[in-house]
Amino acid sequence: MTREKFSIGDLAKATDTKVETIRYYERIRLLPEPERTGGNYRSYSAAHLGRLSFIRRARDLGFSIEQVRDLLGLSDQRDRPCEAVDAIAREHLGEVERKIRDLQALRRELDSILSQCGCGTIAECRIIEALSPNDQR
Amino acid sequence: MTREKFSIGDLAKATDTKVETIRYYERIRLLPEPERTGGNYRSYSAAHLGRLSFIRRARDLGFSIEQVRDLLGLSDQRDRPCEAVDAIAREHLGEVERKIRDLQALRRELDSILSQCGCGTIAECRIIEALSPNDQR
DNA sequence: TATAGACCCTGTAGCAACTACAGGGTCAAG
DNA sequence: CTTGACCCTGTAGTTGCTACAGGGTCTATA
Repeated sequence: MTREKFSIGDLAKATDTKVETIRYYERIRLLPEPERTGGNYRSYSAAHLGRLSFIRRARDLGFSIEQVRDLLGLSDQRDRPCEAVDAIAREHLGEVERKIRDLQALRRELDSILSQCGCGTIAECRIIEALSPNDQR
Repeated sequence: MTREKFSIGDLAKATDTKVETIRYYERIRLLPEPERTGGNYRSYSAAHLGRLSFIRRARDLGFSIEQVRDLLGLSDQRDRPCEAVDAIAREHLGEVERKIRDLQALRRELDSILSQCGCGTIAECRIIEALSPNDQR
């Protein structure tokens, strides 16, 4: 039903993506090349819009470009089992959990360093001290 | 007491840093140029080692190169008040806390998407569905 | 009809913070 | 005297965009 055509600016607005980013996705073959108008403007179909929306959602969820590429490839093979999809999502979840743990450890360290700052001179600053190689009390 | 000289490889080992990274720090003027031996090898002092250790600890704590540059600049002015140091650390802590919150939100979303996977075919995969633009039930 | 302004095009370079070569030189041990 | 470990410079690659420069196209209005 939707045989509408969209300019690159239309797609950008609809998916909250910069025009340059859309061209970048085309260059790295994540988004297929659209047709061109007489004036050499890109002319996108509703399918392109759908694919770009998919890409942006996956990116917002933190999937890497290569993961998105895999997910897109899989989403086209509708009769295959979806274990591969599950695996990619689980792998990504694992990465996210690892990052959260790392950042929480970091926060604890920064908290403890900051809590010791008596705000005197730099010579007696516990933050600088905490970063310095040798204990120089 | 320590008038020892170190090769770039010694520094790399002592601070768990790649040799290329040390040269990179020199190129961006984070680490001062060392003297050279007759054979044009870099020859570092204990002060260099201390400075590199400082850089690596700050980097491990997630400070950006520019923040490290600022911290290094401040750590040399030992008689000035350490409020500026405190501010950099607090700013960084804020960034870390924001990242933790973002990642936790992400984890919740991924969790909920993954929990819905019945592992049938891709056509009925809830993960792909969650990424797709239009509800296609 | 001229022209202003919004949009589009290609191509290249920049960002952070390294990392990985290629193509050489130096140095100590055997 | 040769092998191998180390060092040198310089450049290009990584990820995922973003920002130009220097042009072309299209539409609306004066």
